[in-house]
Amino acid sequence: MEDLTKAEEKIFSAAKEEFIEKGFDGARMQAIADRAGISKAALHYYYRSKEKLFKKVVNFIFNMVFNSVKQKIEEKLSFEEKVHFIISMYIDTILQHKHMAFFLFSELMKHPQILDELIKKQEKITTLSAAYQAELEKGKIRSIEPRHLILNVVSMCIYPILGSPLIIRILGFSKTEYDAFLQERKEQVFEFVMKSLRP
Amino acid sequence: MEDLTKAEEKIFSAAKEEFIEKGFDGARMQAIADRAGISKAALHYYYRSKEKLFKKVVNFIFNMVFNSVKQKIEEKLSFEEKVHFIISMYIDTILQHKHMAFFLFSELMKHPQILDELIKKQEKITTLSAAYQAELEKGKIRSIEPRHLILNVVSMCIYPILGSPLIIRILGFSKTEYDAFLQERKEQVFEFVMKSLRP
DNA sequence: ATTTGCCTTAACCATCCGGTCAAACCATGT
DNA sequence: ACATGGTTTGACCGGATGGTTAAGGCAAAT
Repeated sequence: MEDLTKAEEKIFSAAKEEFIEKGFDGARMQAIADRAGISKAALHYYYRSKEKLFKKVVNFIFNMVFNSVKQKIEEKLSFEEKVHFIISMYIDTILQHKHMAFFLFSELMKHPQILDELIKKQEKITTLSAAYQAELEKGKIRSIEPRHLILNVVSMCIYPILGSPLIIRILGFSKTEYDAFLQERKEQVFEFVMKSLRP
Repeated sequence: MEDLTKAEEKIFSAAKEEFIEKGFDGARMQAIADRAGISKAALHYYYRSKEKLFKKVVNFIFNMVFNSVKQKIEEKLSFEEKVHFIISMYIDTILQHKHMAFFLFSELMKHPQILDELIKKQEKITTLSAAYQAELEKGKIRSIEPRHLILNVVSMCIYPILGSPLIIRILGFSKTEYDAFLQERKEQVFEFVMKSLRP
């Protein structure tokens, strides 16, 4: 992101809050202006329309979330360590940006075209599936279709966090209990995956 | 649901479509009236307000989805068969009611209070975790915290479907490819779970 | 034929919302 | 002191939106 003046900064952060809380349809330009402590006219002076402001916010949040997730996985790590690293990182990152992650998921579902503009490449899979291949040939793990493996891991990390408000109510957790439960999951999911991959 | 006149039926089904496509904020009463082929005033005559109509729709869809998911698991099935049954049923049901499931997820996230009115009980867990206990004592599977097991299974079934528009784009599937992939998952997830549960 | 009660509609209302504009504000350079 | 140009604002606009109302239509009951 280019450098922003203080006014632009305040507006942008106000817009992030409003859009994350209310979504595109629910967000109000006046509410964004109020949060930023300026007039609605000034808001339009900086960001000409709701759509443009929204797209900038989505773009920013998308990059923020995906950059934190896409940290380099060090080459020297073993396959097992890589799996463990990916799981921990996914859970920590998504937990940290919970609201943003849900906002992204929700809005991108409604307007999937936005994704097309944002997605360039995604090498994460190859980096893991290469390590998987090597491990497989050493006979240390069983054979499995890599895309299913990836989707299994990602699902077990993301869904319990994305759907937490629902899951909490359905399984009868308290919020603090569920936070602890999600921390446990870092080890639990790792164990679940590695146990499944035994030859 | 009580019996509805033909007019009410048409209106209700029009409302379902509109709300599912646009969500509460995006839905328009006029659009619902148009779909149903009546005037906006007639619409308000039957369902007094947008909120009331919305809640009835949510309630209906919630029951429809959860009732199909909550089919009885026959007692005589073995633990393995039960796991397989749950996975297949989850994937089939959610796949069948894809749009409704996403609508529910999305709207319930924004207004979790609605859930409180809808949730009475949820015995699904006990029915499976009892079978799990028995199997564990026979030494046929390893020990695992049942809530993690359940959440793992549910996540691997739900997330790949809920997030399909995103996943398709990120993993570079076509829609038909992805449909086949999701069918494969019924066996893949089952195998993944059972392999993990080996002692 | 008239009443009764359900249904439908066109017209209308108040409010809200995104966006515009002309005027004012203010710091800087001359 | 004055002009310049970026910044800020209150007032306003057009259109959309949820909701209301008064009047009428229509079919069955009287």
